[in-house]
Amino acid sequence: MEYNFREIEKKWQQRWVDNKTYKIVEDESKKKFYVLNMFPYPSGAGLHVGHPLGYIASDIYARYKRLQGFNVLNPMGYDAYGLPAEQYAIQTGQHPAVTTEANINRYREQLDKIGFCFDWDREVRTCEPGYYHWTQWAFQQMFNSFYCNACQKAMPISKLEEHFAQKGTEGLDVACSEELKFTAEEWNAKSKKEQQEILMNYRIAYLGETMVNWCPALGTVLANDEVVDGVSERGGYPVVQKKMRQWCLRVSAYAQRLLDGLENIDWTESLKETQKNWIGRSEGAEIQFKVKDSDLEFTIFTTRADTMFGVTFMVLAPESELVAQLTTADQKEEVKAYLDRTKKRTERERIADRKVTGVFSGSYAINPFTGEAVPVWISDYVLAGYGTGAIMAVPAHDSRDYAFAKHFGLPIIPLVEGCDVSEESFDAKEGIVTNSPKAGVTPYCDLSLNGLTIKEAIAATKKYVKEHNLGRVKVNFRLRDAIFSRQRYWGEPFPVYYKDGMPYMIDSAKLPLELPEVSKFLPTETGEPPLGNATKWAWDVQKGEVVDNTLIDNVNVFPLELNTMPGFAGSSAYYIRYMDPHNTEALVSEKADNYWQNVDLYVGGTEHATGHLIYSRFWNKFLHDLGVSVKEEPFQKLVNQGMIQGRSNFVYRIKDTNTFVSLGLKGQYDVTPLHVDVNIVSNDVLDVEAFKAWRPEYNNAEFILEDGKYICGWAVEKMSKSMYNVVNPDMIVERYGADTLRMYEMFLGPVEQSKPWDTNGIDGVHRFLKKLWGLFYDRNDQYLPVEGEPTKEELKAIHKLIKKVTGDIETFSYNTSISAFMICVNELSTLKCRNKEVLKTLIILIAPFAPHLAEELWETLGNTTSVCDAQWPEWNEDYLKEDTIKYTISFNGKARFTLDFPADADNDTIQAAVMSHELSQKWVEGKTPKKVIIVPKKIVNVVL
RNA sequence: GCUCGAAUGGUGGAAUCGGUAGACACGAGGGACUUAAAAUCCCUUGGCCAUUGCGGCUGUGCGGGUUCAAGUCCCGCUUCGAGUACCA
Repeated sequence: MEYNFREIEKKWQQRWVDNKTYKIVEDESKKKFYVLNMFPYPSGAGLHVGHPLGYIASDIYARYKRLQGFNVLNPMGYDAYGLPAEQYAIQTGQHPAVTTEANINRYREQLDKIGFCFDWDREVRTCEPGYYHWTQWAFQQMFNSFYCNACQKAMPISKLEEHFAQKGTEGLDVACSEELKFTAEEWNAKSKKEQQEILMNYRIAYLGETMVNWCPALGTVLANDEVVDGVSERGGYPVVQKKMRQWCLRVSAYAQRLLDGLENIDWTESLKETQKNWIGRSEGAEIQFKVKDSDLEFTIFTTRADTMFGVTFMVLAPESELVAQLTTADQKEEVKAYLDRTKKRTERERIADRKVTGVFSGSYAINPFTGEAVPVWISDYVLAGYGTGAIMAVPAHDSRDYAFAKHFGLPIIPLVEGCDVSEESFDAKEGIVTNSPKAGVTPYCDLSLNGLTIKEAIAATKKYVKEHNLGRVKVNFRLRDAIFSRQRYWGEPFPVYYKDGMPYMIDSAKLPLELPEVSKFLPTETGEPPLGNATKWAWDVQKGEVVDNTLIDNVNVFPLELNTMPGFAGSSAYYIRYMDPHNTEALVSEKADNYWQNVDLYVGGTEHATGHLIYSRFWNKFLHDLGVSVKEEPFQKLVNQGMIQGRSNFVYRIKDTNTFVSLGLKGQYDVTPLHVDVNIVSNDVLDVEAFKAWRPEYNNAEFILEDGKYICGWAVEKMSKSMYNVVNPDMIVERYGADTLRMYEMFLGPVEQSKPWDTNGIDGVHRFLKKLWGLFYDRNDQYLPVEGEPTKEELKAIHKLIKKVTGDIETFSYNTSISAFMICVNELSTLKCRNKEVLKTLIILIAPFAPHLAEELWETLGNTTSVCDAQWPEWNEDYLKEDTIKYTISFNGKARFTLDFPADADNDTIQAAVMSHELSQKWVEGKTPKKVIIVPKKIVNVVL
């Protein structure tokens, strides 16, 4: 009987559905294991061969854990909201829900063919009301919370109101947009609306007037991680800075915890590093500078407090509020002109031409350490959003200040012994400080830093600043609050209505607030977001339901929010929802959350390092503070699967002809390389007939062959339609079967590594599965396995495999595991192994990799239950013991020959045997060995 | 610019603690079976020299070093990839 993979795979996929083999329920008697893939956005193009890579890797792990007796949760769902469906809707009028549904069905069909052990009863879709109910709910919880810095935890906003009513802002240590100061009396005297406005300054989900990344082409704002090189990540349209009132999440409040949490999770160092950089903690000092001839003073942030004596000017960000205050009448015109110019420049232009620009404000600031007055400049190299939007410039030790000083002819004072600042600044934080005034020389300051290392000087200066009340020690983070509004249709609506210009949450019992129908998906004529087109989009507070806009009276019926939530809203807590996906009372029941805890193994691409993986960690920490999630970190171990790149093939057309020349001969002609569909090329050999049929213009093409073949050139490029290098998993499944696809994708190399897709080696894997089949059926359809005692060799072969595969799966070294399978099957086949026990073990071992084939053969062995419910075998070291061990004998480190010794031979015996061996004489040549090193079971090295 | 990672045959990739490279697979070459093809099986396959023998030399991006022993550790480069980018 042939290995008929088509029939076998169809049969078992159906059985798994019929028997609900992969349905998982909480079971307190079993240990849990939670495996998760980053859920896909169902795009119109369907899955290509790169998508399943991570799914296969995690599927193998999930199946393996199940065989080890764990209760394994391995769910799948769809990140269904997103821009492409909306843009498609704008172009075609097709409702995004319709296209999304169609795409999901296509994905599902493709996924089902690969034989995953997903529990589809737990599927989630972010665009379904039953799901986004809890996205909206979480948002409301954030709105009703503030972040207490002192206790490092989110707290109900009512606590803050109590505090204000009793003590005002006194003794307050909370996260906020802006430091406010007021007394209890002042608070209590404020109107409800004024109080609400103040509370907005503290809420974790807040409406803020902030500079946002506005993308005019997309008509929406974007989060920092959605902007790459000054253009939108999707579409590549220019992005400009604009001040807008938007919903924001106070992610920055969690910066320290997001950083600390990295210590306790099992992620790769590089990913942790990326997150650390993104969070960007920097310790420094805030120092106050007085303005000369004025009562004004302002604060700067610096990490180099030691360079106070090298300050030669100050710089303000153009957007800083200080600009207006510090600009003198004389300079007004010039400053205004400068501001106008900078405003017009997009982010991209600022990055592209990094010209030094700036303007003098007219004011001078007093250095609190020296009493010296230094000019205050305005320049766009200082960012308004970081620190205080103002800096002290030390051109000798900061390259940006240096460039500015050189350009405008400002003085440069070096402060490090022996540094040369004639050509460039000395930015390194190493060396000995010099040039600071001797103690007591200036009337302002008795601090001398000379002779200290920079590190010591920083510490000394900070201490001095604190003691003399010149400022304070401060930690700044680069991590910004997340902008949470999008001017789009296809996203979660905010459960928010507006009364008197202030936002209010709709009653949480009335959630979900469903996305309304609209006549068109574009912004309205007045520039409102697409939801502005909805005619039934008002909230009746009395009835607690959505009503017609015409009923808005601002007494009982109010307008609803027109923005929707961004893509990361729905993907931030989906892993929790899988634990209890049908719960209508809560995001997750306490029972389910306690059982599943958090994700033990998360598999997905690195592209989410600074987006999803930050947001969901933040979101989970917030839910943890609420008591909803027992674990603070959502993803215990994370594995990044590499990207599968495309491998394009080329044919070479001789110029102005319809003749194509093979790769090796193309040097003799003047040729144009053309992409050719990789699906009509095999091992770089072109299927000439298929090529002729591919395009009408090639019908009568002619070929110059080498050795009777047309060899194509190749290159690694992105997998895309235009390069004809997209390989679709369905085609591979059709041709070789799902088990071959699964094993081949793993055999390609380490899971974490990016690599081009290349079908060249797939035959080898397919051949292996056929050989495995051959252990059960010979060519005459004779069934081979028989009962009996396994031989010593058989036991050794199989136990070697158990040990290797068990170790490899734990470390995701699937490629070497598969090699081990190939070796083992070859050994068993050479041994003519027919022993049922041995073959049974082999089938269990291969089950995670090739589940269909394993089930089929498992059944032939007389089993009536699924191989999924078998038990993973353990190896016995006794079977692996060797009687004799081969030692490599070296002289002065050069391997010369090998000798066999009994496994229990001691070092003295070995040494004596080596020294007296006739082959040794040639290398010893009468010398006395200085030393003999014996590495157990491996090497004897004689040092002469 | 900064941070992190990588570099091994014609190709994808092995090599756990430093232990004497190239597992496994593809491709290529040769052979068996076959009228023939497909399928299957066997042999060879890093380079150079010798192949009338045993074998010898060399070899993990480059240059140094540590060690009895280095693909692996240390120092200095080169190239490629990823992240980030005026973060004071």
